[in-house]
Amino acid sequence: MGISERKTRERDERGRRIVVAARTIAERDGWASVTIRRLADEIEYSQPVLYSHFQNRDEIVGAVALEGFGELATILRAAIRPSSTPGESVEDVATAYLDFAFARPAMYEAMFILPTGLRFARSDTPAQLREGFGAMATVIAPFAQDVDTATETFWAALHGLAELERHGRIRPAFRSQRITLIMQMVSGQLSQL
Amino acid sequence: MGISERKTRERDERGRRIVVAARTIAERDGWASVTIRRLADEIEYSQPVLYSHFQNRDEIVGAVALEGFGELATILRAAIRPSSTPGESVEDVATAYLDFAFARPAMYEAMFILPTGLRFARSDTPAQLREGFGAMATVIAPFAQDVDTATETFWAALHGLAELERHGRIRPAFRSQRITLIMQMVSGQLSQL
DNA sequence: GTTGACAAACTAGCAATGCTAGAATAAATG
DNA sequence: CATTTATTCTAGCATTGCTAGTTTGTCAAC
Repeated sequence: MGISERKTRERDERGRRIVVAARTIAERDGWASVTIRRLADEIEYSQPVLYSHFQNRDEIVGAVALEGFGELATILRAAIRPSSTPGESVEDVATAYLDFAFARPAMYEAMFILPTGLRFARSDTPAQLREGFGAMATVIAPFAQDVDTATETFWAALHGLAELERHGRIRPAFRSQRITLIMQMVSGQLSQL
Repeated sequence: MGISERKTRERDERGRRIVVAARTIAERDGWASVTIRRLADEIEYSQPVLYSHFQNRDEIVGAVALEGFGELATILRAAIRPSSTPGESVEDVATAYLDFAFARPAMYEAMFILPTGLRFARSDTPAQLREGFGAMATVIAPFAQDVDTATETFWAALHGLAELERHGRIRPAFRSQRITLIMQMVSGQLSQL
């Protein structure tokens, strides 16, 4: 009987619509506007229905964030061109990372700022959460002995650049200079800026 | 007549008590527990009184954050010992910065994550907001052509390390190795880790 | 077909939040 | 003492996340 299959399919579809609505509203009006009531309105069901899909609001943010990690990983991988030198690749990945952060501030917020209930560095950690790290590790590897630690540090630098600029604490006009600095630092040359 | 002086003095004192209470509660129970009602309870006045001191809750967070910037600046300056080499100074400041972030997570959150209404890079920017940057610039200067940009990048790296570790996305056990990496990067040597 | 069990969805409401209008009180002024 | 002005409070609004309890729909057993 395909009835129960249809039902779970429809149910999954409804879950998807919740996540899509959350993302859409967040990107247009900010996460503060993503309320359970508004999401319920959007999917045309009552509020308690949302709690049969997600334990709480944070889990909805987490579902959006998970999408974001997948997309970021794809973008970072696409930024690595085989024809580039190792140094250029570092710069390209760094630029792609920051472009992502500034083009999708709400998504970046979900991924790195808001509580999401996502579990990192665990056995049940979803693949999306590891892939972005993997892409960064790929371009860092040629310059590092301890690739994991070096990638963590590279990632931290990018995250810090994104956050400080997003909060208006460093000068937007000097973004590319800062990326150059990071690239030169990673590739072990003295800053010539 | 010293009466009005006494009144403004008492009023300022009450304002101070609000900020102290906010900080105390935040450090003990987190910022979510810092509610207007709880603060009103703490200072033994009704809620509307708080709004004669601060426009809204964010401004209270901002007042605590401002204290934090002052203290961070002091700590960073104290970390610079005249007897150290330039490279050691970079490492010492980096370590002091991260120690601050992890020892006072609520304070760090107020300074860098929560909305505060604080204005950076403006003519009316309070001195506290500039001093921490100044301390970092001091130790970066020997290694940089463009000191401001290099300091921004250094700061971003530290901020990213603090945030990613605070959120459990990088391994706490490798903190000192990451600091070493940053120090070596700033001082322009190849990573030997 | 009717009935009864089960699942799905809804209505209504709780407790908490930031914030504010308007009343009450205290203090200063004539 | 009367009046105006400044303080402070009471009470309440609108919004939030979340949930208890009820209604509605579905489907199998008789």
